[in-house]
Amino acid sequence: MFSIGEMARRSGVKAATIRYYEQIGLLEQAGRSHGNQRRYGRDELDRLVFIRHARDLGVSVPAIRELIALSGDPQRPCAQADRIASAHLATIREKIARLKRLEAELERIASCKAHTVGECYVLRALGEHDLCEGEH
Amino acid sequence: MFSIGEMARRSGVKAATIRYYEQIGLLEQAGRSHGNQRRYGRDELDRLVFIRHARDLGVSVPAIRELIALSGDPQRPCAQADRIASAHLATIREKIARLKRLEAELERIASCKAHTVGECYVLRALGEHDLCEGEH
DNA sequence: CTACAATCTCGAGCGACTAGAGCTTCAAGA
DNA sequence: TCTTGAAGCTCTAGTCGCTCGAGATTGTAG
Repeated sequence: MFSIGEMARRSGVKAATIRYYEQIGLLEQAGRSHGNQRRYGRDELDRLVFIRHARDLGVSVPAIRELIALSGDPQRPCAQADRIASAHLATIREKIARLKRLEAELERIASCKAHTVGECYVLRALGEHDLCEGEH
Repeated sequence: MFSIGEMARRSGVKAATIRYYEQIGLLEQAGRSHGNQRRYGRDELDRLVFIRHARDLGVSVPAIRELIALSGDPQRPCAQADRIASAHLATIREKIARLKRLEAELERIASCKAHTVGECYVLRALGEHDLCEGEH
C-alpha cells in the first residue's frame, strides 16, 4: 500500500496533481486509510505511470482518457489506439516544423549588431510586416 | 481612424484579444468615438502588429512588455533586447530537441502491428517504465 | 427612419495544473 | 504513552493567454 507521497516519488507526479487526476476522473477514487488518507496499490501506480508517460509525450488528458477506456477492453481491435497515437505524431511533427521556422527567423533577428535600441533589428524586425513569409 | 474590427482585420488579432491586450496594459487605452467605441491610429496598429509577430514567434506577454518598454527609449543600448531574443531562441531550441525525442518515441510506439488492444504496443509502451531513456 | 452589423461591458470558462491556508493524521523516537 | 514534525487532508484561488456569450448600445447604408 502506497501513500500519495510514495506514489508521487515513484511516478514523478506531484501529490497535488495526483489529487487533481482523481478529481477529473483520470484516476479512480482512491481507497482511504482509517484516518482518511489515500492508499494505493500496484495497479494504481501502473496507471499513474502510464498517464505520466503519455503526458510527457504531450498527449492531452481527453486522449489519455480514451486510451484508458480502450485498454479496459483487451479484446477490442487496437486500430483506435493506433489512430490516437498517429494523430498525435502528426501534430508533433507540425509543431517541430513550425518551431524550426521560428528558430530560423529568431536567429536572423537575434544577431543584432546595433548599439542602441533605436537602430536595433530585434525591435524593427518584429514591427515590420514584409518580413513575414505569407503566414498572415 | 480604425475601428476595432478594422484593427482586427489588418493585424489578424481578434477584436476580443485586442480588448484583452488593452486590459492587461499591452496596448494603451484606446481613444473613443462619440458613442464610446474604440478608435485607433497608425501607431496603434503598428504596435499591435509588433505584438502579433512576437506572439507568433512564441514570445511571452511579459517579454513583449519588456521589449515595448525598451523601444520606448531609443537611446538605450540594445543589448537587453538582444538578450531577450537570444534567451527565447534557446528555449525554442530546447523545445525542438525535446519534440524530436518525442517524435522518435511515438514513431516507435505508433507502428503497432497487433490486432487487439490486449497485445497493443501503444498501450503497453506507455505503461512500461524501462522504455524510458532515463528522463525520470 | 429603419435595419442590421458592429461594438460595448462584464463575467465566466478553457487546459492542466500549482500554491496556499488551516486543519488532521501518521510514524518514529524518548 | 506521549510528543513532535512531516505528511496528508479539503477548499479556494491563481496561473497564462486568450475566447465566448449575454444583453445592451452605436454606427451606417439604403
